[in-house]
Amino acid sequence: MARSDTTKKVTRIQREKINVILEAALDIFSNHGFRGATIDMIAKQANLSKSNILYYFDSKDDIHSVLLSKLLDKWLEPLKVISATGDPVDEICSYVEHKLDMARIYPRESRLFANEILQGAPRILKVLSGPLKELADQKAEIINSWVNSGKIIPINPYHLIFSIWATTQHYADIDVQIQAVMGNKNSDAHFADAKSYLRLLFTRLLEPKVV
Amino acid sequence: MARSDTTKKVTRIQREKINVILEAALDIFSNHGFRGATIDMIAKQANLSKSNILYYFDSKDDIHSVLLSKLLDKWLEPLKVISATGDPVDEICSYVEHKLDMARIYPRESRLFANEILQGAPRILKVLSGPLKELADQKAEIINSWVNSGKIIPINPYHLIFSIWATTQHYADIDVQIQAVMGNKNSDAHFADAKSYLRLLFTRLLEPKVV
DNA sequence: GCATTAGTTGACCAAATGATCAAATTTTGG
DNA sequence: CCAAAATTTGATCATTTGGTCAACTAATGC
Repeated sequence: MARSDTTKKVTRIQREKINVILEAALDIFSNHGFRGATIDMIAKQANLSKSNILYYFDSKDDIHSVLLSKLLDKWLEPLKVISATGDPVDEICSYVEHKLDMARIYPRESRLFANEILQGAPRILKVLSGPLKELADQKAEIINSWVNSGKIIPINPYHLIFSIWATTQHYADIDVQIQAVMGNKNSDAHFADAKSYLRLLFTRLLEPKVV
Repeated sequence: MARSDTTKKVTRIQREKINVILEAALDIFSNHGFRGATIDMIAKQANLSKSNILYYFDSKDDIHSVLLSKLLDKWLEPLKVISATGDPVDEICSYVEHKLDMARIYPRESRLFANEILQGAPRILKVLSGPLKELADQKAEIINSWVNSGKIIPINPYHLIFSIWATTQHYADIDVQIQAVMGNKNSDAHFADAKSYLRLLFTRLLEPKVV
């Protein structure tokens, strides 16, 4: 970032404008992808001049990087919450619910993430194979311990995690597809339906006994 | 398309070059998205000059459109196969398997589709809300009839279809993420694991009795 | 109130990119 | 073999776009 990168103090205007720019950029990047977005589009969305944008950020890449790094923390958080001491099915289901909520509340972040992944994750590969992998490994171990104690059926924990990511992100990423196929029912209703569907899906998958 | 659009006969060279171009374009578009792809990149991949590409196609848009329309037929096909007369769980599971195979065999097409959907499906919205919706409605009716006759548990058929799309496409779209988290196990092995995991997932979901 | 710092802007630049075109070359059919 | 048709290409163009810069304005702190 151009301003506020070192130890210099951040003014009120800097704080405000940077937020406005990031907000606008999130709109644009999430809807058009990195290459499809232009600084002019972001400027228009933010009601600022292009030059002004480039006063606060060094480059288009810079804006995108800041958005991604802010996103990653938020994105990894729900997985962290899974605890070995809780009831397995409850833990998984509340993770699913948490993830689905994020898709509903943060669709732009979700699409930003999906776009990045689709392009081969050039900018966040390190995080994926570093912190995310560690976290996934750690949670996989917990899931395995549940399997071993017979609390849930035998299952590949990584594929379980993948299927949770896939199903929950789906609702944010491809809203168009859902609207096209299911009609223009209000979006919240879709999410409510999705929530109960997914709870059923993962409960029936995991429960050792009939549900 | 520039050539071969009306009733004029298609020469051997046209047939060959058009194929070469489409093949190269699929590589480029699927990896970079529409905006991220350039005609020069396609030309280089195809070992042709940019001008030559534009001799066979009117524009970059033109190439993309042709790819998308070729893709859509292929993409809708597996869903068509679901038959009301078969065993419900078998029918669904073989649909899942078919879809997963497509993600494995046609990852480029899969990413092309995902990219288009992520951008809001500007070029294929008509197909989504037309033929795809009709097909989905038709299959939803079959699933509902299975529910009503007690052959599978009560379930929202659209969400079932979505979760199949989501889980199977996942493996093609975000190969990077999977490689990052699961390590560099050979890709076919991942797909084999995925296949048995998904069969378990949807069997346990649907079966009225314990599995 | 005034000097210094921060913020804003429009003009401008260079590179990338989609597309055109006329000239040159190759292929085809008789 | 040759004329017509098809193909190929390099030069060129207009537009878009990321980014710079110097001039100008507004805010801040003493």
